Amino acid sequence: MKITLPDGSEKSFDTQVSAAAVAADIGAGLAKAAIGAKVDGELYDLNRPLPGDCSLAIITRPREDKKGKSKWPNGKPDADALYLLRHSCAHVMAEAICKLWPDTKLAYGPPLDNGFYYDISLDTPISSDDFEKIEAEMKKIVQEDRPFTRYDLDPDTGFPKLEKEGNKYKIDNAKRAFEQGASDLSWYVTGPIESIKSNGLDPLAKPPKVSHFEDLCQGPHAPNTGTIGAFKVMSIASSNWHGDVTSDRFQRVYGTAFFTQADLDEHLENLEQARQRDHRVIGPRLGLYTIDEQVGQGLVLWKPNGAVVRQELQNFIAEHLTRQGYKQVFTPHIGKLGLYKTSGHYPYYQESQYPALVSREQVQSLADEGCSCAQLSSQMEAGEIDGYLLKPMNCPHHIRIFASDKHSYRDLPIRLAEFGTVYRWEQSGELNGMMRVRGMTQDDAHLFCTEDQVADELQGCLELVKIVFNTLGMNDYRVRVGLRDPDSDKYVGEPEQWDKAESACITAAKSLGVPFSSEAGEGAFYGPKIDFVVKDVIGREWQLGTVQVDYQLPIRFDLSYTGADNQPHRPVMIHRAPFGSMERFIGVLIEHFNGAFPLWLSPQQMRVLPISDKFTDYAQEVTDKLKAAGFRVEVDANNERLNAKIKLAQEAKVPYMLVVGGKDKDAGTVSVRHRSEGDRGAVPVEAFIEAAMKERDGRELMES
RNA sequence: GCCAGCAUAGCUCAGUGGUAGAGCAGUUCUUUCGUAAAGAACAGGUCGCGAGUUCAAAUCUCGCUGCUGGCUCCA
Repeated sequence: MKITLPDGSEKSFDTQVSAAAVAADIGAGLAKAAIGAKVDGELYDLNRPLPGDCSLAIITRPREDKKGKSKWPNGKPDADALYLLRHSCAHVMAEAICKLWPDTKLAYGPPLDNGFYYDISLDTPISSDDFEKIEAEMKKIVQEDRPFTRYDLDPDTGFPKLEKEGNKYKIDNAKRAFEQGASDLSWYVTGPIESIKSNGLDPLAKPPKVSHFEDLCQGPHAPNTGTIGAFKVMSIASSNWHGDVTSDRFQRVYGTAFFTQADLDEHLENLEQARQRDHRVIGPRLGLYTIDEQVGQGLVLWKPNGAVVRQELQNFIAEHLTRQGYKQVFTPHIGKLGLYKTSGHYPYYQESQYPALVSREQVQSLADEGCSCAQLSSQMEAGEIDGYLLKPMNCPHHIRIFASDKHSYRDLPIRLAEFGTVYRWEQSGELNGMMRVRGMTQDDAHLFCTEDQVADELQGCLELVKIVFNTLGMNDYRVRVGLRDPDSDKYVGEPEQWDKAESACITAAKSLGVPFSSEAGEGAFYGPKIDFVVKDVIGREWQLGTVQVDYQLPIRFDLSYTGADNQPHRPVMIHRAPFGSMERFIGVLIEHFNGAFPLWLSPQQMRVLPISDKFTDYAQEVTDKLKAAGFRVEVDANNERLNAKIKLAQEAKVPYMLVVGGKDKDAGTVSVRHRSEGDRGAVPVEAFIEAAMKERDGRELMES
């Protein structure tokens, strides 16, 4: 067989060899460090025979630096090496759990970007108190440094073995593997293959009792349990078979693994730091928002400081909307049920809406008729009762504004914008600080245009996103273009329209100059869309904005404009909320800036700190001048030492601290301290104001 | 909604069945201070809510509410 190595060189072998043999042939050092292989782009066990002529890259364990941290060849962790390690650790954890709770049924245990999990089913639920016990068992297995040994069985032998073991999840996994083109079933034994061979390799034989663990698994794995340098059982959650809530429920046990203890420690330290950066920690601490049990779950109360950030951001966005020819509208928070029946949102999304508000007269007449709660509920379900809905989206209201006038093709596009507040009944377990709420204000707009205008309008939407993201220094976002699934018939509209709209979306996405993915089947049923996705501090992805092309609602509401031919034509709608909601966007922003907003967004932009109360008069004089220049500024006249005032201002992330004492009073200066640069020395008041105004009005980013 | 965990002063937390604790914040007084916490005194709690067990419950049991992690969902 002919093996091509990553550097392009080739090696030939007379017999079928494994990656281990190739590594040994290259050098003893490599052989020692090798833990797996990548064969034609596919991960392989180190000792698994190579399939034939192929390209081969040896995956090695990292070296260690002086502090015991992994030292990776190209500076960043090798995802493949960690994959092998974590996948293997999932098996070790599964073995430990099976030993502690013999009735455990294993379902599925894959590696993740930052660890692994195993879905298990057992009678006695595991709790976090059990983690230590599990880790102790895992430690033993790792210390025994047992090999991971793969063996394959053909389906005729493999399926009876699985049937005998009686784990329906593994049988299901095996079936799926075959559907995906597997030719054999593979098991991984955490131990020498002799533990099987001693039974004459009879897969139906009872497995030996000593240190034997095997798991149906496609692999691959690290060569030995000892490869796992450090691990930790992290958390436990509930999950369902194939993510189907109506199907069997599992306990999902999360863990993580690293090559060294120092790596694990660093990871845990990073997690702790991320927690400190969480908007749910910083937000309340900085007085930005609160959520109150008496008001309701998922209902954000914007406190004065948060309101400033939001207002500034809205002003900024509104400024650009005006520039782009948007017209501002305002619409009420409720609308009649019929509106949402026309739009199709009710009753299809009934479960994610607040229940309808039914008129007093109607409730009374129903009561007079002796209507029971059950009847009321079923009439509501059937849509026989009229009422009002807290609006779950703004589009129907905007559509009715469009429909209130007759439009010529010359008027198009019409762009209606509103910071519109909508309400959605999200499941309680999904609520999350400002990121996932039940009442939110979208930076919403609806564009009504001709089909030919769609491409330009999409460009315009993305232009706005680009401006705002650049101004805020947010470069770390992902763009997802959702297209139709060619094999599905759930989509409405003509294929030609779709082709045009899809290519317009892709062209628009390209113009952003950031990575984007086109995902078939991710489009809305009424049209393709462009979504913006960012990660929070703990790595969770949140969709911010979306831009959607819609052919459906104009039909449902029978919208039209008069064309050059004097005939009615159907407009195309574009829904766009490029930042999603103010709640989520500012939640993301809090974490992005770690609470230290740029000057223009800071709730308090400056704080004047007199060094003693002898200088409060001068401090007030300075403050008045700053206020006259439009700054949000306060004097800290408390009876405290300067150091204490500075500490408080730093903690409040106030951009500028202006220290004033005798020297400043005499010279007409302020001693400027920048929250991240520290002491900048004395500056004449007017000069400081001028520079700060430039920084504020230019919406400059303070920290690079 | 589901599984596990958590809930003690405004905040961070200690308190394993026997008189509710600390630090910070707050109030008052002293101090008048030049770049990340001056000192002292005072005040502050129905231990999330409701039942139960017990001579006795912050502590044990059950239910509820809220929060955290994950699952599912996100028009």
